[in-house]
Amino acid sequence: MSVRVRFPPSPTGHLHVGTGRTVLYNWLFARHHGGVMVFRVDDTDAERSTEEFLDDIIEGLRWLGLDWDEGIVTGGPVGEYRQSRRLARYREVARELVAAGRAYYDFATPGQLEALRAEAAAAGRSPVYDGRFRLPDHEAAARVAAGEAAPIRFAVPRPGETVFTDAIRGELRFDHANVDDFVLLRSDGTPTYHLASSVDDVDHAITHVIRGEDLLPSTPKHILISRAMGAAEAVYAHLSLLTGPDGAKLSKRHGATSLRAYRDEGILPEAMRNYLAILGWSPGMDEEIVSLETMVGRFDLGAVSRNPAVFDLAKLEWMNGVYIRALSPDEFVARSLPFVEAAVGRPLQPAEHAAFASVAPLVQERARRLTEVGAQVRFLFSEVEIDPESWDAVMAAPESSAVLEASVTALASVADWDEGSIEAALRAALAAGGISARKGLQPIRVAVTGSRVSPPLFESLAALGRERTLERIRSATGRLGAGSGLQ
RNA sequence: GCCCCCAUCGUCCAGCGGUCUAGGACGCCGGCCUUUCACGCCGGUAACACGGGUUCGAAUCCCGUUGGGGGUACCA
Repeated sequence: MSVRVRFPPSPTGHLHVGTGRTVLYNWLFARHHGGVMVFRVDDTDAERSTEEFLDDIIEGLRWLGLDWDEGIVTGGPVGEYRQSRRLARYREVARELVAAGRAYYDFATPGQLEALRAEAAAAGRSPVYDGRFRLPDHEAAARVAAGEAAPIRFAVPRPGETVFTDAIRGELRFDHANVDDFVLLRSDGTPTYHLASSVDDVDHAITHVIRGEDLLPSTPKHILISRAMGAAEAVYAHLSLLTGPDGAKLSKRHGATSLRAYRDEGILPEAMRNYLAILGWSPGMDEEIVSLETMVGRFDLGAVSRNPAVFDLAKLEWMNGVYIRALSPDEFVARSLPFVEAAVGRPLQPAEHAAFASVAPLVQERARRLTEVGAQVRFLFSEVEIDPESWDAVMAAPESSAVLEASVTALASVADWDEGSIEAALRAALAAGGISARKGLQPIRVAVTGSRVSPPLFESLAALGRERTLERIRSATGRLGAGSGLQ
């Protein structure tokens, strides 16, 4: 039987990086085995589910370069892949289970259940509802017939236990003494997550359920439902959770958690994908920069780590830098342009585009995020904004003033305004003044780019143009001469 | 409280009874390169949580302790 996996997000928020990793693993598993990936939506929570979030999730998947074979947008044999449109089917299954004696209408009151939990807690036992208030079938049927609303609960066999082999963790066993008669269908007729999810997995003939470890304790319930439906149960694989530096489940308080945020902050999708793949799975080689093809070829659930993994931003950024440098010059320009325009605050003119392209390779070499590109080349397209710290650190040197004046003279007489000529002129001027390039070029850099950190100077001046270069140096000289430093 | 999962450098991963004086990557530290910052290159720092077993032999197997995490709803 061919492999069928699923990705069932709940559209109640932006696509989370942890969820992104889970889809990735499902996708890699499916592709590795030539299987099918099903994309369904768990939107039974009508209160919190929105179309906007669904769109964000779809966009996120596409951004990561992950596709699917059946489901949302794509369609498929099931017809409907949104749980909110399959309500009738869940009710049908719940009723069938009642008819088969595997589930029952429960008339226990909230107060009774509450008391039960309190009692169990006090006695140090598991706070599980064991169905002790279950009514004889004919009595329950009579009350339902009379129009009384009641939830349908699964009748967990007791004593008993559910044993299964997790593809990542090995054999796991759960004593039913710790599994309660959970609700399948609420008294208002809506299905719980356990019911809807399990029915979908059965109806979609899912063979492998690869999901987060947070669902591990619910697995016995899902297996119980599948078996009661007479279906061959899927293989379960529980991925450890992604955590923040403090070891707790990754959440907003650790910083950005949505994939969208990383995209907006200049992370390349291929870098994110690679990082996520390596975070908790080892392709079994020293090299960690791995192509998608290699990942698909080597992916194996048995090689997935059981340990929780700390989401390490520093490593992601390093990897992003590696991917940025691997881009062709043209690609780099195309992909960083939006970030440059965002930094400049307007679209670039055709002529400016050329200027950017000329310095782009220099920036590509040193950027770890696309957002840095904008900051680095902004001086070419906007008025200089002198960074106070840079100014104070560099302009305080006694030779600054002389260097600036000499450079104006030297640059003014450069015949051809190109990198080579500019470098020759500037070096000659500095040599005449007995000043090293190391010290002498800094004042010029600050005057022209506004910061002591910038792309290589000569190329930058060439791209800026003679007029603006001289203008900026003169302006800095004036400011220095006024003795007041920065305003 | 109860149930479950996990436990190798700061972080991620390798190790699946002997070849481990424990390997790789990120980070960090130092050096080289150098017009700044980066990149690149070279070198260094740093771990088998603890206690019992099993075994000729344990990072590797078992048990316990401790620690961390997750789950405990008519949420998903």
